Amino acid sequence: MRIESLFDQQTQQIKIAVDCIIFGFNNNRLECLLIHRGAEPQKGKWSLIGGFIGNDEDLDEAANRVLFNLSGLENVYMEQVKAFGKANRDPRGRTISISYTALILRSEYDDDRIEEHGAKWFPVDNLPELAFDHVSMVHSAITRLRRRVRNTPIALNLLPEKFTIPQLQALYEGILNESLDKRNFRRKLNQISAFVKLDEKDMSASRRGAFLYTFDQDRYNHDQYFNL
Amino acid sequence: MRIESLFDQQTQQIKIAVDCIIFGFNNNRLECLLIHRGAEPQKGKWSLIGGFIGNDEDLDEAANRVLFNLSGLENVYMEQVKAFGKANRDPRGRTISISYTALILRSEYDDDRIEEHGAKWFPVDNLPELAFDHVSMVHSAITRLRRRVRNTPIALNLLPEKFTIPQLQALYEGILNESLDKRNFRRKLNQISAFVKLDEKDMSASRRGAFLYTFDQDRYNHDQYFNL
DNA sequence: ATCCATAGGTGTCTTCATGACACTTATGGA
DNA sequence: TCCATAAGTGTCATGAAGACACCTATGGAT
Repeated sequence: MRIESLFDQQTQQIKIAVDCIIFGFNNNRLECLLIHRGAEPQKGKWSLIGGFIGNDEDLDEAANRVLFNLSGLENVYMEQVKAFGKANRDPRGRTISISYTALILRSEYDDDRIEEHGAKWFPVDNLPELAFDHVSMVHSAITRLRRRVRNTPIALNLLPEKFTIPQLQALYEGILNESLDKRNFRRKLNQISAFVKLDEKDMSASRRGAFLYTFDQDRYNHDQYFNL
Repeated sequence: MRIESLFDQQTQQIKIAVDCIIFGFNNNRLECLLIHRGAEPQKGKWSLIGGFIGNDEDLDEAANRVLFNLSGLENVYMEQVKAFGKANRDPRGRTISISYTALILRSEYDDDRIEEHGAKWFPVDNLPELAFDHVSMVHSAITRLRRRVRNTPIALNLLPEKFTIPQLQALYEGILNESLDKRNFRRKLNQISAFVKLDEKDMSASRRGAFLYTFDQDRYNHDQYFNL
């Protein structure tokens, strides 16, 4: 008996969606973008930005399109997290959803457009009630982000091109939800060749000003060492 | 415009499947179970064990069922790896596949039943030509396994209840594809409280015999420290 | 009874990464 | 000129990890 014969195209009635866990950094806190559900089911709760997949669309494409429809942002950094497929996870009908993490730069974000869609930013440690199994989606995304942030430069997607060390440290503290020693943080950072110090200072956060840095992707490609 | 309105149940024509990357340990090598494709497309190539998902079936259930149908094994350790969803990955039609890693104990395996299904074990560093995108599936599964094996006790699913330290070390060497120093390996192992030494020896591999150990899941739950 | 072949088992040293810790410096505004 | 404030700097102690060589227990051969 061939396994394939058990199911054919007619019998399978499962919809496939993507859901995006969109992270941003603001006020020294990691935040997550959610939309308010105006319709049943779960009316009044909040949910992730998501949508169904097109028939001829790659999974990654679908995630980018869904995000673009909401935010107008393109070329956003996205990573697949995992598939959620409990049979009863969505009361409207059988749906399997693939979750994606998106990291976006708040300052490039069109906040008005967000409002139009009924979306809102929430600090990740103070989320409202979420629909369906979206809490587990957010949790697995945060866990993955925390794990990867120590060994890969992904967190830099949450900062502008030029940034200061105190900014970067605050970002890491926000993501990891713990405070870091600034001398140790700088020591590690100096061991990563891809960080290049500029001759420019950011004077917005202190009288003394802090030197700006940038992350050189080429250097990173040559020397993948990254440990913060 | 609501995103949901773009697609309804009628328009989406995507099948969803699971594919299992089944690992076993034999002859001091990590091996992977594959089936020979007797039919087009890709006739003659080898492929992973897979099947479509039932309408009322959890994703994890589907993976277990597919594995059971082939091997007769139940209660196998399985972990989701990721979803593969390129639009053109399967020439027969649009299919999204969720890959699962399964770790099984070769000695409990019914080898005759495997043969009936045209399945065969291959060392992971010497795989035959694989159908579709199954090579990437295998690679991502191996990468994940190598990462997780250092910090979690998953590899123990590949060994019997009672095992010797040399066996465990050979397993790690096989998975990681590098040789380890046995003194360093034992030192680390002794720091993990969940390993308990038995008063029994396995005499099958040497004249002197090697002490048997077992992994105490309760102890591990109390003290999650694991580092090999 | 002795010898031998073989895999099992054991400690030390060096190096390096990490965490803990306190003071000086540059600057703008009062 | 002073002050408030965030930026920036170095050392020490601890512990993990890698490199490294010899003794031991046993079964089988003689």
